[in-house]
Amino acid sequence: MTSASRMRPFERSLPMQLMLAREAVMQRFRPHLTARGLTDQQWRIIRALNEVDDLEIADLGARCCLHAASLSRILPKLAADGLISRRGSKTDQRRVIVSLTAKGRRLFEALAPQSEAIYAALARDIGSAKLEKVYQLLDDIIVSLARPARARRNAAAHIRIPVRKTGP
Amino acid sequence: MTSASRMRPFERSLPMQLMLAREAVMQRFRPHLTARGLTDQQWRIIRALNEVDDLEIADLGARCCLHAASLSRILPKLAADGLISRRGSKTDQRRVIVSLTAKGRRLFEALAPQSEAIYAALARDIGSAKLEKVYQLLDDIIVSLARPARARRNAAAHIRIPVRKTGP
DNA sequence: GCCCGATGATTAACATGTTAAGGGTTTCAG
DNA sequence: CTGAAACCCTTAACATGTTAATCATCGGGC
Repeated sequence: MTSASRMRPFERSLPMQLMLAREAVMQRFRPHLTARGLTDQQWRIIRALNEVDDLEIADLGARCCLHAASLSRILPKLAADGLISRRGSKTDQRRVIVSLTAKGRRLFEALAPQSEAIYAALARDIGSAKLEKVYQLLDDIIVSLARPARARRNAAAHIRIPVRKTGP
Repeated sequence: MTSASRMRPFERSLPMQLMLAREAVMQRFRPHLTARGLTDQQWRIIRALNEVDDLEIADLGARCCLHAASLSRILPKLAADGLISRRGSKTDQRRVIVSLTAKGRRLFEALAPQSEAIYAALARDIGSAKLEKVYQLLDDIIVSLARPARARRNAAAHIRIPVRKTGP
């Protein structure tokens, strides 16, 4: 039996641990992003767009885990910086399609090697075996909690947790 | 091995996984907090204060992982709601000491059982073995990344990540 | 005692998270 | 065809995260 069965001392709360772990990871990446004037979210958007030609807002939000409301504020800024371009869909005027500009792709190309280097150092510090275990466990948690057995009331309201969408 | 040299598929990025896992967990707790008009952070503050008689701002921030700047906005609201009380230290006029009021303790007592029940259901859905593994791995990651290999002097702190800036 | 750097907290400015409401399109039943 | 519903995105309002600047206080050296 571990301390988990006693009164949890609050510092060991799962959300807090996940937050601290994420912060510990992001502290490795953030300096290089801020040096380029990018926030975490902006970098997620750029990474997501770099993998494809273009994306609708909803798909982009699903891929980089950002609300459409947040994207509505972030994308105009990225467009003003010339990193992305926005255009309307020809078949459905409601939809907005965004894509990286040449400048945006150059920014990605400039940052990607650093990002990979940081990730490599991080994998070295953590250990690849542990790292792989973490990935599996987190995946497992996300799936386990997204579908709590047979409790499927109309909780499908807002945030959807994209579990491995259409494999590319 | 895997494709460490290529850009990772991005959906499996560690920060994103940690974020999704945390969101999946918080979605279990959040409805009960919002029903009481509390945010995640406000609940963390109440939980932290409930474990002690009182705390200085800095210590409170360390315990519930909130910046002093954030606390400076949240604490006045909680005080206005009558959940906490604030007073100055007699020995050091710079310090502010906060504590739960009776109303604040009652709110904690009202929410704690629900919180424990949700956690129990969550532990059941995840499985206690996996849950314990996650705790250990996250602890490990936090420690591993906080001290990148060759630890810089000072290791007095136990598991806290006290510093976030790299220096100007 | 006095200056001055260090410290604890607050404030401001900007960026995002979250929810609700709004506006323009599309879709579909009738 | 038409009007209501559904849909996609945007905007607004509020709360927090983050950084830098500010203010008041404390501490020590002189």
